[in-house]
Amino acid sequence: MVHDVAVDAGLAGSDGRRLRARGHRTRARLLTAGSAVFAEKGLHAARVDDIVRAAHSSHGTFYLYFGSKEHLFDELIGDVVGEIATLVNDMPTVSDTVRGRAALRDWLDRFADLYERSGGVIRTWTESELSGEGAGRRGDDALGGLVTALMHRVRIPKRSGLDPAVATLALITMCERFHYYAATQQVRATREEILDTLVEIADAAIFGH
Amino acid sequence: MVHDVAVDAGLAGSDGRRLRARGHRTRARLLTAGSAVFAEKGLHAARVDDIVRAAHSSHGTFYLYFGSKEHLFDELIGDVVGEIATLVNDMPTVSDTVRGRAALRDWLDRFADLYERSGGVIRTWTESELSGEGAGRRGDDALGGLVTALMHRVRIPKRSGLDPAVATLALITMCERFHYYAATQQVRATREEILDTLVEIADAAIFGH
Amino acid sequence: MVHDVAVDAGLAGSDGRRLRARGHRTRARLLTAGSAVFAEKGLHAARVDDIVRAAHSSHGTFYLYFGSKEHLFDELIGDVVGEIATLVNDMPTVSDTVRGRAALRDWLDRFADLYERSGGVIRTWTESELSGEGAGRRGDDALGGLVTALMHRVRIPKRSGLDPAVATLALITMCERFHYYAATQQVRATREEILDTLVEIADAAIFGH
Amino acid sequence: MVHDVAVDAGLAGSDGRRLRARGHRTRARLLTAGSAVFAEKGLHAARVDDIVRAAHSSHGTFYLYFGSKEHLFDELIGDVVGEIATLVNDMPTVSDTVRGRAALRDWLDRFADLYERSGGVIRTWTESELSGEGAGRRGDDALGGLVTALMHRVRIPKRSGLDPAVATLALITMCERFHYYAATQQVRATREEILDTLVEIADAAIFGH
DNA sequence: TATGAATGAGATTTCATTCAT
DNA sequence: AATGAATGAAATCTCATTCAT
Repeated sequence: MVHDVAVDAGLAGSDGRRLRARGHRTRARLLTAGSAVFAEKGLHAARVDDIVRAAHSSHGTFYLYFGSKEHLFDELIGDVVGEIATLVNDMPTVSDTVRGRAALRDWLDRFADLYERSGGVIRTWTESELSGEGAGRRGDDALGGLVTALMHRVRIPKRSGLDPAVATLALITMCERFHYYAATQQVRATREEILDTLVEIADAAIFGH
Repeated sequence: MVHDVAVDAGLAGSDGRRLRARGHRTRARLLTAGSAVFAEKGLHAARVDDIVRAAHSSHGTFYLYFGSKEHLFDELIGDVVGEIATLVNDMPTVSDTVRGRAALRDWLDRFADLYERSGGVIRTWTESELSGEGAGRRGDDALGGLVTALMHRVRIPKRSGLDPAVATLALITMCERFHYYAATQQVRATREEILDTLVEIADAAIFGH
Repeated sequence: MVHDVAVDAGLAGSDGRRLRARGHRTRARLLTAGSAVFAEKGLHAARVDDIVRAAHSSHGTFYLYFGSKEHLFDELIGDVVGEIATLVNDMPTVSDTVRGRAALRDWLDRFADLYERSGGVIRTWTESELSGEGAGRRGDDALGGLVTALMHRVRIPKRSGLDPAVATLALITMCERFHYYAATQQVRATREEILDTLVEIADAAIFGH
Repeated sequence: MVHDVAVDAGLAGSDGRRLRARGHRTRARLLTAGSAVFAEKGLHAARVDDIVRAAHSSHGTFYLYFGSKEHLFDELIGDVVGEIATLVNDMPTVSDTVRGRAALRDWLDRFADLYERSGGVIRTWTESELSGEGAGRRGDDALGGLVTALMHRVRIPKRSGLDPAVATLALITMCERFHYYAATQQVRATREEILDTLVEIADAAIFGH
């Protein structure tokens, strides 16, 4: 009796049917290809044709797994949102100690990892928020959650005129955009340089060093 | 040759002049409408039809004044780039004094003005950089110029591991994104709160207060 | 001042804008072509391409006036439904006299006219009822109205087991199908022969002559 | 040569026979499913996917038994045509007696049975005649045969202007459409009511009662 | 014998741009 | 100077049929 491990993997096609091993591979190939094409061209300029060519597949097959370009994109976003949620969950309490700074640096390192892996999708997503359609909404929620979580973990000293929420957003924002410019080659900096700068600035901004 | 003022609009004269004035008004209306539509939908999702409807004009008229959708966009970008250039030119030397801080705050205020007026175009432009098409290039140049100018004017104290260019970029970036989130209503903050926070953080980051 | 009579004709394109004379002509051409193509091939087999070719137009133009093939079809149905309603309204009271028979014959003549003009659409519509989608519903209403109106106007003598509603439907049905077979050339009969037979049968069935 | 019963299903043997039996069952399931789907959606709108899903089978299996969607349909039609032929053969000579009326009623009862069983296919077939494709032709032949057979068996009294062929067609037509409206629920009537009405009308029309 | 995966031809639909008035 | 109409290239999407297991 053959034991086909792939039969019960759980993922489904666009019409909800179960997939076998080969189907899962094709589906994954399309997701990977979509990620790359979106990163390169953005949501609107990306053509289904680009994606299927990159995945060595066909139009018919694409619509076997995804109802539309936007559906595939939604799924990519969903994955990233999940990863961000995990990251937020793992955010350390940043205190004004050597250990606190080290924890912050480690966390920023993981943020950098995430950005390296999924930066393309994140940038496309940021872009797509402009048109204010479906996908964008989940983005805002994820961002809101990030800010809230950070606010609770980073103890910003009460100083005149510095609203904790606003200051936190400023820091995250700097962090995200920073990686953005690095990823799009608009600024040349090594991972080490980026982390050093971010920790230093955050440290100075928060604790006034 | 009959001088038909209604057809031969290029000639001077009181009637001809009125028509030329009408042309300018139409053109301006299209630019304004384009700015609004691009801000709302982004470069790709914006339809020529949206623009002409917003301008209470027509397709035919649109192509009377602009060679293409991108041409209109380019012109909008051009204006913004000019304004940014002026702003950079007026960047004060930021020193660690009360007067220095006040100058920085004034300058950030003008930046906020610009963003309020042209934020839509700036955001669209940022987006369009992704697809790496014509328009985006001018954007990079403007950004590069901004960074360079700032670097020469902000005296960042030499401290371990803090590359002046990188740190400056981080600050500008924070500044831009900050206004971005405010403009897209993702964070609610008054102009005063934003300025206070930015000055405070920049001050702390640069001078370690 | 030019008096452009066509400007205010009232009909609109698919996005609701007013049309000028030329637009109306194109729209009408598409409707006529659609009517012919549907009659020949049926709703599903008819291609938008067939319609625009028959109308000497283009795909783009088609979608300028109709949101989809089904929208155009709906409009055709709407017209026919209107004509049927008028016909039903004009149905004479059929009594067992020479005058009553003559009135019935006249009315059946008008029915024949309508079928000659719009038989293609009616047949396609009958077909499309199978799939039970949007358009079909209006059809049932029109049919129901026809039956009701006739029932009130044809005085079927109360005889054992002859439900007036059922008998009326049987007669209409015969009438419609009859023209159907004549129109699709499955039976060769002149207009006169058809009318004679229908009047005779109806007469016999209703009054027992 | 190895005799592998599981693969070489064409050979006889207990195992091979079981497999053959399975094949027949699958084929029958597809025919039943096809009949249901065609009845619901019509020939063009019916998807192979709908049929195989209804039959709890697969695309691959479908094409194992039928060369195309149309082939399956043809086979369904063929069965119905056979049944109609039998029915026509059994058509009694209708005379103006109690016995003649009873025979007509019995025959109409069998027609009703047939329509109940195969009405879906008959309606789809009627529809498909519109597009004038292969399958439709057989339909016309069957209809023609039906009319001819009836004409020879029903003695329509010669009265002025009533062509026997035309009158017969009118009656059959009424009969078919009648069941059609009943089957598609457009008119609510019991089997008894339908038969009573049809016999009564036919009787009146033919013999002038 | 059975199946899910894959395909591609062909259908629909969109929209920047040109045309005729 | 202005406009609505028209266009067609290019995009999205569907589905009957074939393929590989």
